[in-house]
Amino acid sequence: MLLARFRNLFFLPSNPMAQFMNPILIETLKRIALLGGAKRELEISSSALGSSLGVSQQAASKRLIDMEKAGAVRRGMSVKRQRVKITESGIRELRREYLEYRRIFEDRNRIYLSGKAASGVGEGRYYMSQNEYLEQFGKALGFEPYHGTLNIDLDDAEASKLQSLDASEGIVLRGFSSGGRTFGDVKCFKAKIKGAECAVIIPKRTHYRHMVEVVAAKRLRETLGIKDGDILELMIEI
Amino acid sequence: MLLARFRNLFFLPSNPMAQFMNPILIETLKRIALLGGAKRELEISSSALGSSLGVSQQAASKRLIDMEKAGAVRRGMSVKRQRVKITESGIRELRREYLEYRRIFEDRNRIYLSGKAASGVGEGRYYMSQNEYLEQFGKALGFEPYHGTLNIDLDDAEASKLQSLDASEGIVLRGFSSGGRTFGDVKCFKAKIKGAECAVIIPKRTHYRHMVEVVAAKRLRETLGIKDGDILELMIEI
DNA sequence: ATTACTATGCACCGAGTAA
DNA sequence: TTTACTCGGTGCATAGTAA
Repeated sequence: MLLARFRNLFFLPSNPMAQFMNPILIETLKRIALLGGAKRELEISSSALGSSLGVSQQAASKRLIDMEKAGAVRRGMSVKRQRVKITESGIRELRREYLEYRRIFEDRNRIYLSGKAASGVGEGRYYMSQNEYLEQFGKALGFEPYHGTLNIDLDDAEASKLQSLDASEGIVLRGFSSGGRTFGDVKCFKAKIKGAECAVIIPKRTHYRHMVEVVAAKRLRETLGIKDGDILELMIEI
Repeated sequence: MLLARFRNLFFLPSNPMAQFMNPILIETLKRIALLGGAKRELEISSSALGSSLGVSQQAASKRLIDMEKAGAVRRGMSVKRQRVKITESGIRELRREYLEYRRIFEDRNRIYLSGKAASGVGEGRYYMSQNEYLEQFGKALGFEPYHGTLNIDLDDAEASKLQSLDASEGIVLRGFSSGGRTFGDVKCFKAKIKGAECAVIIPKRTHYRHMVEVVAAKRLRETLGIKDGDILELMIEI
């Protein structure tokens, strides 16, 4: 599936180097940073770098060449010595990596989702037209939601993150009966999208799907200038 | 150089899995953690994982098998579904990685060195037998140093970290003349070794070498139970 | 639909070596 | 001593396919 590769590039527009930076080069870049090459020109032989990485001098030399081609480091070569410094672009790469690890260990109550803004009427929108839900929602979340929802379409891997919502109760809007129809409990989670406060709503008895529905006080499509197909980053608090 | 590999293992005794966890598997483990597999059993198909990693279903499947062999994940296989959870050992691996990145971005005023306790009389020890240095040292560092120094032997890569000390003035002990001999300025840096306060001393006009000399209020070899050849982790504040 | 085998090809590695 | 080339081996990748 070559498409997957393209999609990944698409998801990381601020990272033009990614296509050349594989995990091996990232590891090498990290090592150089740990040796001090992030802040200043580091004088290091390829054999010293190699032994620090647990690889040969030749392999370290090759990696330095590849990283230079990828724009992650700059080198000053003198006759018998090289000085290595990580570029701005290389630092960005490392920071991106760092932030991912930080999410794992520090943002344990948050889920970060990435998906496409999509049209289509979901159940959530229907629920948010019921006054009984709306009143509970206003009390619990502190704002009255706009009557529509923003749908976000997820691929399989992103959708699997929704499993984390199982463990958390979230904010429950109690079900009720009205006009002979029964409405079940609905789960809400506080969320943010491009910094804007919003909430994710999910029928409590449901299996996970590829769509999340987001509500906010104002019409997000307008306030944030969202068009169908835009890639959105959503942060959910669990 | 196969030796390099062994040395690395030696430097990381708390990481018995490292020999099987290459950068590719670490990357995969990180992705699984980001999808939620660190906290709970994650239900994810190998093709979804693959597309999230930008590799094929087959490659993702292989990586899962390899990680399971390495003890980094545990899997529950049902007929058409697998559930993946990162083991304690896998979490440790990720945390080790995380801490390295944190050092890069958060500990910008610290250097972490790893080396071997060594015998031998260095210049530092000689300097620390001069009262003029000792008095200045006591005022600046807040403790009177024990009359000996602990030497730490560094390999090439670790020694290159000492270049960071160039940029920083450190704590300068002024030179003087005594008995017809001239003593130059000496640089000190606050440091810690196994939690104990100490200091690194370096002649100001010197090129970097493979040895650092550490002084402390008490004899570190005794208080910390250090023998020649022990691997020591030293943290220097710059 | 899954997972994961086999076969084949590419990329990375280390040894040897040139400059 | 350095860096970095070529070359041959190996390990990881994907395609095809079985179960």
